Amino acid sequence: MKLSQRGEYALRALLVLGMNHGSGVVRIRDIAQQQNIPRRFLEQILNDLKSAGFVLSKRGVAGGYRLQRAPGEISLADIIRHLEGPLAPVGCVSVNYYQRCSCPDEGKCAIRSVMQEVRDAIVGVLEGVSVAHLCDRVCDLQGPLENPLDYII
Amino acid sequence: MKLSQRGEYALRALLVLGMNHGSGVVRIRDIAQQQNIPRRFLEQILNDLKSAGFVLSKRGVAGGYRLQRAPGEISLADIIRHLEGPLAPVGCVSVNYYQRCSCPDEGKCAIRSVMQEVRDAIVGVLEGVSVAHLCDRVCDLQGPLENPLDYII
DNA sequence: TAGAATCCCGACCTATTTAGTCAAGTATCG
DNA sequence: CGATACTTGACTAAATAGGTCGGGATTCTA
Repeated sequence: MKLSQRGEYALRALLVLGMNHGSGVVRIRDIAQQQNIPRRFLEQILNDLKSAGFVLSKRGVAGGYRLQRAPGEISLADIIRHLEGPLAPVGCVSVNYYQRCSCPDEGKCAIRSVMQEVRDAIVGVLEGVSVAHLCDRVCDLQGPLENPLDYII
Repeated sequence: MKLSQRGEYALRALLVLGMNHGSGVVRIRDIAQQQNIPRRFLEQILNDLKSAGFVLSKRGVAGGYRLQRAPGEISLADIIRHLEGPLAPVGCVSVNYYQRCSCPDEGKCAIRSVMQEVRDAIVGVLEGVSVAHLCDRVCDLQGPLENPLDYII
């Protein structure tokens, strides 16, 4: 479950949108600058997140992006699954992207049984964390600041 | 931590060697046939495992491979780390392959703190399972068979 | 209603990784 | 000696990663 650069950028962007949820849209350019992400690349990523239903966009002069669903309704597992495919280390233990492997009998494959545990461990963490949780962590980690804009994501 | 084909082949090969530990060497060809792994590719992999100190080889007519250390001393974490690099989903939470990321302050990065948990979850499973454990699982999963050679790995 | 700001879309590019293949060489046993 | 195995290094095709780019479509505002 190596997270690609693309995936990390997506998480960071969604976290920015989460922190700004309720206060209108955020421009690509601002996210790119704040998070030091190549702007064109981020466009591509946000577009992808849009067609996947994670974010909404508004065009034109005062345009930008915002979360489509409430931050609490978006789990990291969902996001990463969409961007990177299976969370499981091997296809034969993936629930959402199952792919049979070449074992003669999956039910009796020792390696598979370990990978099953790995998958469960990964999913256990990522299903349990939403964008809202991420936002909470930002506040917890940085302590009480005066200005919300001071938060470093 | 997506396991590559190469990585999966390596685990399967080591499991075969684990099951045959103590009874001499096993030929590449036999492993390849039994596990349905391309023979040439497996050669490459075993060679790699050899220079990493996981296995020993014997050349010539009655040649083949065997584990270098006891099966109980080889954890899946070690194997996978050697073959695939970091177990952590991002470099900035990897203990063995740490790499700084572009966050302004890692200690206060919310995404990092989640990835830390993911890493710990993965490592927790893989450090706890050795080749010997894998062999045990093979037996557990397949029930008591008459002939050890009947075990399907 | 023009023009600036912003997102939208698809094509394109380069480097790296993945999954192998292959030929020729070296050691070992009988 | 000769058959059998491992050894070594080069090679290749396809996929993926990480971007870049040009131009089009909307929307706001003066």
